[in-house]
Amino acid sequence: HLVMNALLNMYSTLRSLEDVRKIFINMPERNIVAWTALIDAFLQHGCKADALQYLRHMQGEGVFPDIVFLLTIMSACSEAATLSQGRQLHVSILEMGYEFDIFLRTALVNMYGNCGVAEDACKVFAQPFEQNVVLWNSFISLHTQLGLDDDALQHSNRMLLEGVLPDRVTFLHGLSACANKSDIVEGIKIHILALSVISGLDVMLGTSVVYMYGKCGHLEAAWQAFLHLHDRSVVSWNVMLGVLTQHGEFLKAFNLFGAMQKQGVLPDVFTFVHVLEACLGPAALTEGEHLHTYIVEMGLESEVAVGTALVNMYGKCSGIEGACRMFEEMPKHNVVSWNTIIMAHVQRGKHRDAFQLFTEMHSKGISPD
RNA sequence: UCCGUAUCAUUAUUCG
Repeated sequence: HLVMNALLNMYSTLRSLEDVRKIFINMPERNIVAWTALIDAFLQHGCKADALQYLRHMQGEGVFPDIVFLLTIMSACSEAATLSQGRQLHVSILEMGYEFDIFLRTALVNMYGNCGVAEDACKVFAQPFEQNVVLWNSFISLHTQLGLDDDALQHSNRMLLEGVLPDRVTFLHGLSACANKSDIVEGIKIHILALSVISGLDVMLGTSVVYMYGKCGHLEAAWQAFLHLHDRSVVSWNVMLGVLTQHGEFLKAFNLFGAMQKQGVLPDVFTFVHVLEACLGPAALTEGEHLHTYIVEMGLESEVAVGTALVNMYGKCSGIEGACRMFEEMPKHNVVSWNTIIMAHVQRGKHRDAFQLFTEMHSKGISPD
């Protein structure tokens, strides 16, 4: 069993889901660890529906869950449609007497938060059991996700008052709350506190600092923070690019894009969206077309956000025909890409075409927002 | 009783 389970786990990170399933099916006896590994493999690949299917399968075979299994499957319940499953898991937890387990309580807070029932998440959090920084972090992020940035900051302060030491994740949430509400005063406080608590900010934290200063409108501070980063991930570059374009520094954005490539950092979806945003008008058409080829070479042209940014770019640089051609080339659409092409027509006074596109969107089963 | 466990930074559309 041990060997088979270990094998299963290895394959789940290295090989395809098909291989994992084959190994699982060929196992002579499947214990709870094997089931956990199988479901975890599907979750790693983002197949939450399949994971929940296997949960039913397992229940059908009379295998009983344990703590680790419950933790694993709980992350499959992350949207409103899965709330009832999540509640059932909560019942199982209570039945098995696991309600004091802090890992499970953290998972429950996340599950209820992601399913859109913050009230229930708060109830779990408020239980007078053991608390630690991870549980607090989950509770805090529940609020930032809902845009309740003031509450998030208040709760972090309450956590400090209760003597729980913040960690890097606490600071990540704090900085992002400050970024969202453009609170530079609180942001600087958190930046300084992080520097004193954590020896050497890691890439994520450093990047969050850049983001916070940028969102608060402090371009120079963001730039300095970016320059002082010891390591830069692709996200770090993307954040700085976004800050520059948001401040209208399009030339600097292009230069940074060049510097990024010189460093050998591979651009991703976010990178292209930002750089395309820097293509302001007809003068940037050549640059935009160049980016388009690059995007195709990297196989990113099927990403909706990239396609939408391209539609926008062609609209600004070459006119409505180019935008329409790009829109039609896109394999997938969502409400934002439709909005983009509709507004491109409205802004040029082509109201009839805009309305026709609107009804076309409706006929494709996409509801307006 | 050995294998599996919780929180984690950046995107696109609007004289909105």
